[in-house]
Amino acid sequence: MPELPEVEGAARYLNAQVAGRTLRHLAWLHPSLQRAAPPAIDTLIGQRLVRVSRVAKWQELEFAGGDVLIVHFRMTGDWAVTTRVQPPVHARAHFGFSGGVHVWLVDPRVLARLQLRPAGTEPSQVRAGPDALDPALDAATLRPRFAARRAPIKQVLLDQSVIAGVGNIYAAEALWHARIDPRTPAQQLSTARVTRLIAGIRWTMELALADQGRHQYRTAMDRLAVYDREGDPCVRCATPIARIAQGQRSTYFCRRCQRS
DNA sequence: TATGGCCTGTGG
DNA sequence: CCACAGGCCATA
Repeated sequence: MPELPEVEGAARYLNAQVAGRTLRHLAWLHPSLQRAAPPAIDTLIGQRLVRVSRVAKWQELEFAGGDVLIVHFRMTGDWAVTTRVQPPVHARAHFGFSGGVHVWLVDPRVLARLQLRPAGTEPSQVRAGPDALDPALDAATLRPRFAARRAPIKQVLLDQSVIAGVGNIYAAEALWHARIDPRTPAQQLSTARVTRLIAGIRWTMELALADQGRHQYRTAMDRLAVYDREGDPCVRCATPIARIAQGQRSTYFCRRCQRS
């Protein structure tokens, strides 16, 4: 599920449901997480959760004692908040909070990662590029970051050190909006096209963010223009959507109205 | 740049 | 059975 909008939605959801409550119980429900999780995490028990925020595709759960639990959902992570003690399907970690509120890390593939940043520790230098939703992001910021990159723009967009938050689905969607061929070498993009690309990224992210009300969990796939739509007519020009592999990942695009 | 690994689930 | 999955890292 998680690219920037889903992670942002998850963080807001957790913040709204759980901030202000005190952590009472903590349990890993899968052996892989026991291996991957920090050993000193019991220090969090008894601490009040102050806030949940997003940094790139990470979430930071800040506790009153200054400890920060950092969570990355990877491919299939999500939060479920319940008042029942029954774990949902694929629950991999359990956080019991005051007031009988239970938070579950739900993650079928168990790829999510958690780490503890103890109080007083400096944030490790995340080599994340500018956030895709940063209002200050413009071509003057982004184009130089493309300058040395001969790789296709689609793959460069997935590099979190270039721009943070874009994933496989929204990279394709943004390029479709910007009418840019995903195979175009990143360094070839003019300032004008980078500006269009940023507009496409914003459009895509904002649309997905608007779906993040937690009535249904996930972003509505039927609102996507190209992703997973191989063979469907392009909604702009009716050309069948193509699917290619780039860097071992699927890219969907319109061969007619997306140009190099 | 490509490959494999992490893990499990789903759909053809 | 196989291919593939909204991420990312380590390795040749």
